[in-house]
Amino acid sequence: MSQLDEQAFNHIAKYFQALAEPMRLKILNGLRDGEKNVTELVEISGGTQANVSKHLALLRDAKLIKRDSRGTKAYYSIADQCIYELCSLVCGQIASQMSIDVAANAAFISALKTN
Amino acid sequence: MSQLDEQAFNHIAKYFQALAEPMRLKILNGLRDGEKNVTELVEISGGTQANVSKHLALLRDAKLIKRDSRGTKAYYSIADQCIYELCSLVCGQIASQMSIDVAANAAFISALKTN
DNA sequence: ATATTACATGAGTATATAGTTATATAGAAA
DNA sequence: TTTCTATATAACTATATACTCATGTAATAT
Repeated sequence: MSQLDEQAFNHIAKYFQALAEPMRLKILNGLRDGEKNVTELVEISGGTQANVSKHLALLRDAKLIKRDSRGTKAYYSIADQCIYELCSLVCGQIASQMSIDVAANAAFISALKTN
Repeated sequence: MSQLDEQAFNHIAKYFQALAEPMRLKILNGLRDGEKNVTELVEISGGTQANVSKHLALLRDAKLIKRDSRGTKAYYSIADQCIYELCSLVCGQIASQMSIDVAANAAFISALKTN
């Protein structure tokens, strides 16, 4: 396994790691319909301000979101639209795995799908 | 945020978590061309037998791979082909983000792409 | 029966990270 | 300037998890 491959695997793992947290998925889902400031994301996610700020910093570091500071507020938005395609794939997979009533999840899952 | 949504986010996060580890990505990459037993995966990944076994158990728990025990050997194979599609998406994204020479990674990245 | 091969797993350690609390900083308003 | 609002961050705690080492278990071979 070459050094280059090692680095590539590390990068890919770090990318998935950013998506591997329910609170961060909530935040990303909250950004689906456009930019939002931190206070709005705190309300949407139900987390504390400090915790949401930290997750936003992590997501920004992973280049999944971008920050636009206007006045005293910080507006975050999706930097990488393929996030939703990833989630859509995973949702489809999970839905087909789970033996629960898929129809019950239809609204949510279709909301997570980009196309 | 409904209880159903909470569960869904947890599921999706857990799925990504399974992919968020370089050693597991190596193992999954090693399974790209078909089933392999543990010893083979140990060689391919460069990990210890104990550690590879544990990662295999985790991947199986996440339903990404399946196990077929034949004689004294355990053959693992991909249970969820969409893994590679996920990796392909992430690879493309990372490649376009990184300011490194993409051509240098071409072989690896194309190897990770399903189509 | 004993040994060997292949794999799984428990115990223990080290590290990473999610969350909380308190505080810092920066812009806007009074 | 002082105050208020919005956000970021440091310090800390708790938990999860990656890894190693040792051992357990099961199938095969001698």
